[in-house]
Amino acid sequence: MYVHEDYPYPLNPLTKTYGYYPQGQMNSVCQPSCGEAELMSLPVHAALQGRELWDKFNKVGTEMLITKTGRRMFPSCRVTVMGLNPKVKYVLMMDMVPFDNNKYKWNRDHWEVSGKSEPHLPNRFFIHPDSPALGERWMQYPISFHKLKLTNNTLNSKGLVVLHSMHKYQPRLHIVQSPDPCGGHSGGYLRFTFPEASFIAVTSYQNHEITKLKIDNNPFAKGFRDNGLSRKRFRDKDMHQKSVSGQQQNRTQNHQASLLDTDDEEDEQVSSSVESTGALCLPHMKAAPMPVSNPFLSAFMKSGGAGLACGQEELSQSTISHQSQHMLNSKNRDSRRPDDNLQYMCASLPEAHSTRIPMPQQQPCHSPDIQTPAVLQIYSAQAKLHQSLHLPPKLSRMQLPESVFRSLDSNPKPLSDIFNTIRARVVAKDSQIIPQHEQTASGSNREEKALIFPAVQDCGATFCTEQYTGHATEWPAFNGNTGQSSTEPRSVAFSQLGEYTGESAAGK
DNA sequence: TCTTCTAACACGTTTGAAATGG
DNA sequence: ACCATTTCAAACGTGTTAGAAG
Repeated sequence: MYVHEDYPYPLNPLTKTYGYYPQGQMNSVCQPSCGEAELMSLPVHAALQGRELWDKFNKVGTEMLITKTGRRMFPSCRVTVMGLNPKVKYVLMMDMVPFDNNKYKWNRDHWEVSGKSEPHLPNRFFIHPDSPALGERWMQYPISFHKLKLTNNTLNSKGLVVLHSMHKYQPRLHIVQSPDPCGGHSGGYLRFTFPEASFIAVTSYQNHEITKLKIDNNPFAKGFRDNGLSRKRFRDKDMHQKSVSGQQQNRTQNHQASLLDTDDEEDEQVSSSVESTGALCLPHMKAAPMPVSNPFLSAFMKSGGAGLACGQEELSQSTISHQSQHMLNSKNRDSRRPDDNLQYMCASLPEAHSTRIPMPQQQPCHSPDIQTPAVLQIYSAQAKLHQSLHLPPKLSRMQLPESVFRSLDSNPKPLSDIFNTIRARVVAKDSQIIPQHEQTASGSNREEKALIFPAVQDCGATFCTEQYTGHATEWPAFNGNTGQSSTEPRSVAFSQLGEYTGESAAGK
């Protein structure tokens, strides 16, 4: 068994978001209890950004190009996470899971099922290069996975996400809490799927409407927009081969004139798919600097603990807009497009289906006082924050700390590199923090320190455990059907193995 | 014949090193 | 000498296209 079937957590009527709520805390402020894996005790929310754009694609039927060398997604996955403990480290990953068990084909103007899906490929994760990082950092800005690449090449070793063409997938976000060697937290694992971002993987676009949407919204495809140049390029090339060199000049001029007319016609037919649906939000863009340093955290606080029914007002779109604008100005290359600003500003929190992986083995807190202040701080600050939030001034890239950019410009490094990087960080950190007696108590050998991401291991994907340190005993032992103990070291490269299939995930 | 896939292509964007100016 | 800004070329990302493969 992989894990339990994904199931949606209750819809919060206030924020209209799905999120993980600790048991019995749907209507109260979260008070993490000592001894519970902290991640499991927080009302964690994940929201997909750019919902407007996703909706546009969804209406038509989103397609994502996959190539041998890897192709980025567009729209890309940008996620905001709320409800994490600001002072605890988390690893964020994303993968693609089958949307259903069907294979599709394009039939003239619509997608139709053409049979059963092929056996699922080994699962691969795109690990956010900033991982592990503090919850504070993850909540501060939208987490961009825009450099995640999709491929159909099963032999790639560059950390690309491998998909089957003509199959439907949906993104899934994994939040893995790093074990806290001092606090005695067991870590934890949450995952969120985004059905609204589902797509069919294709090797060439089938639906022309999708192509238009991509061209209209993706800045890299500007060259193909109906400006009378790009399309003419191809036609010119074609015509050039047929034209007679002696009479070329006059004929070309006439031809270009006719082409321009043609393009004009197309312009009428294919009006830009980007609409100023967020016009109402625009006035906010001129607002004053925001008094809260962490826009998402403040949004979270204002909204009543990320959607908890605490008697707070519904998280208004304008509130989101204020926060979002900060992110817009802060960086995010996509924000150069005014269209994207609108998406951002007007984005409501989309639905995300989350799954909680229970922690069968809890450990007592060594120091409860260390565990809770950061969380309580959020809720106390929430009560104090009544004034409306203001917009920050526009910031240039140069004005912002490099750390801000890193998350948004994360490079899709090979998984081995990512793991090496994480390992280096963990090793460096552990060497400073872990008391000597704990190091020996938990086992100083690699075997016992190997499982820093057991939940993912249980997904079937295997990590190169040689590259990790951690405390195996601090991780749950909800074991998969591999028959292998979760604490048993696995020495197979992460990028090469992994038996996760949708079937196994569903327990079939 | 049809569907799916691949590689080359041109164009626009991004990036980072070098050049420039204060 | 130092720092901030500008310039520019290479790298990268994009959809299109023709043709290959099954």
